[in-house]
Amino acid sequence: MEDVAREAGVSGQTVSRVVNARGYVGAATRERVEDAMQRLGYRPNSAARALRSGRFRAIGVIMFSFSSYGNQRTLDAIAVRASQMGYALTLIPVESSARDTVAGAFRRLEEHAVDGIIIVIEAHQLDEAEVEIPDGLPVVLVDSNRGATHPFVDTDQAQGARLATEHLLDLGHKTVWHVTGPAKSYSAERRRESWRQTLESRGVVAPEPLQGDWSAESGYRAGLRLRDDEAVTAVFAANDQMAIGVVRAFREAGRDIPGDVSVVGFDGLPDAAQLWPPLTTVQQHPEKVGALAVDALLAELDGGERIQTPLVGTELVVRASTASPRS
Amino acid sequence: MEDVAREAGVSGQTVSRVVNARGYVGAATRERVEDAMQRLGYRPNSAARALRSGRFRAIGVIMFSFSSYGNQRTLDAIAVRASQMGYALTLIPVESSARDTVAGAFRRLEEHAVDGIIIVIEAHQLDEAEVEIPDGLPVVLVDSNRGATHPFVDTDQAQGARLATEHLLDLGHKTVWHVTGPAKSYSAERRRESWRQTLESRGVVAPEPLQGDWSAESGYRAGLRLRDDEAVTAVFAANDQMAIGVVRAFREAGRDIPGDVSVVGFDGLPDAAQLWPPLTTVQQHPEKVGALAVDALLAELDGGERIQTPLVGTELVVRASTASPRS
DNA sequence: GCGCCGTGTGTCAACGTCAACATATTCGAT
DNA sequence: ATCGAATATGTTGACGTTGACACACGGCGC
Repeated sequence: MEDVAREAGVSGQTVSRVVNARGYVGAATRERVEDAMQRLGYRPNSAARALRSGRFRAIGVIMFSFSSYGNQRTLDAIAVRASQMGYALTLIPVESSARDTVAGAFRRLEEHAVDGIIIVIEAHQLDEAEVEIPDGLPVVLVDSNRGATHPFVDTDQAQGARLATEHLLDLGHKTVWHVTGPAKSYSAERRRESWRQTLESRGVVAPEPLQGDWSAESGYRAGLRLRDDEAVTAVFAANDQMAIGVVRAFREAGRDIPGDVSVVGFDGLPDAAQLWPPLTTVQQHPEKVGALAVDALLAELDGGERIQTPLVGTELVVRASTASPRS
Repeated sequence: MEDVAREAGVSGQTVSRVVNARGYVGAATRERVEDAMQRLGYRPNSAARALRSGRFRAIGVIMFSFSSYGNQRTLDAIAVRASQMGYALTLIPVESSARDTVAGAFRRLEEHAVDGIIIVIEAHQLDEAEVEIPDGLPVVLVDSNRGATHPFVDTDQAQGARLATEHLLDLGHKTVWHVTGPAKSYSAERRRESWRQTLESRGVVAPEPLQGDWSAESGYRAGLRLRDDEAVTAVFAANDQMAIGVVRAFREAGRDIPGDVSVVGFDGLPDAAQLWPPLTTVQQHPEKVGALAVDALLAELDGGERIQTPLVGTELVVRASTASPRS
């Protein structure tokens, strides 16, 4: 900066004013300074800035390593929005939900240079890790509301599950089986409860849900337990991956999809449309979730006021994996 | 820091020595200082550190937004390794390959606080964007070698494609069709050339490859063009997603996989094993690639010496989507 | 002609840390 | 007893930036 000032024949402070477009600077001076910056390839030093201002213009994201496709998309959206807003994005991976691993992530975070953080970890897993979120640091939660001690952004899981379940009932299926996500997942819980309520509100008895863990393999295992029961004609899997496994199980047993059994997923994986059969699914919008999370965090940072965003909606995408039951 | 020093009755310098475990500090003093740090919840200020040392202990990653699953996994691995090595990870998303978008990413990067960067963008796309990589900043390339002006880390694409092609030939297929990735992808090119060479080295004429773009949908379109040709009994898709689309196309036409046609993918998507049929694929190891990329970058940062890592190997995973042709 | 305001620019200090140097103490070897 | 090395701690200044303040100039109203 000093070099630029010398080159332009002004003081360092004036350079600073030009860079930040703050205060009064004569037009001619501004030009000379800008020229000098160009010539010398000047870039403001962010460390010094941060030191002076106490702001880093960076936000941290904490999420599990090997995360789901949806979370990856959310991360992506967060990165894009942060970048648009002139913020850098620091990623802090958490390798497992073990207590000290998560706590370690927070510790690392405190040393890192961020103004606020977005946590993309299930509430239940956070609770389990017994981490206290450091206060003084603005936090936005994604996919978890954790007692509303912090603003959160979330998908309307219940709406999606209802759409999926109603679709199957409307096709004429007597009831709908459900393959649920991991027990400690808040999202899984809400999808399951919404499925159950939708059935009950139609006066249908909900069968015992099958436990999965989001993985396609767990969907397959659930499918193995369902496929020999002729009464099963409609399955709602709590995510697309498990739906894939369910389809495999039925197909292996010679039961046709959707001829014998209809299957609905949840997520809207981009490849779901190209599966055989193309999968009916509930389309989520992780890109909206990510953008909203950044907006909510920046609102906390700048204004101090807390904005609570509405739940992000979902849509049912009907494809060839669902049909009316053979009568 | 001053508060800690006062609390422990020592100078700031001694606190610094305790924090960095550098120089001589008496055992009793160390303990007192550590106590004080604990009590006051002291965290070193990374901005001041960076300002003083000129090092940020952060690395930047430039990659395309909406990246492939493989790249996401690579990012994940980079994040984990960086975190292990005590480095923060700053993600700079690039929204499209438009010239100024990529250039903008680099500009943003220069203002960001990173010691080096890992570029996870195809060489061809980088070239197209005509970005010059700022010098003075250590760079490691992933999935692209770009004239070896920088260290790079890459998967042995050629080996993988050869494994896939040989597998199909060994099963007795007369020849192997190929659905290739986008024209400007270096990886796609190498997989295609390796496939061609493998066929030719066995004295088999390589059919015209079908153009895809990595998406499942493009695989489906390629499949549509192949499925009516009875001579087609073996297809090697340049990635798993396109393989999914190919399978769909054949299945729709009533041609069985693997009964009538064998299909091999490339990537090793975790769900490939649960597809119907489970997909034979070439397993990549993005986690190794990511870790090696960080190691190579840190080597440049610390030692200044350049390490060139060997190509990361792949393995063929044989599943139910491939079989010998009906004789 | 005087004081005041708006404009343009410079000086100084401080943000938190750590390298370099200075100082003080202890201990063993001569 | 003396010296030097090893150990232990303190003092100072600089990293690059910017907020606070000071200063200088011209124009306007009275």
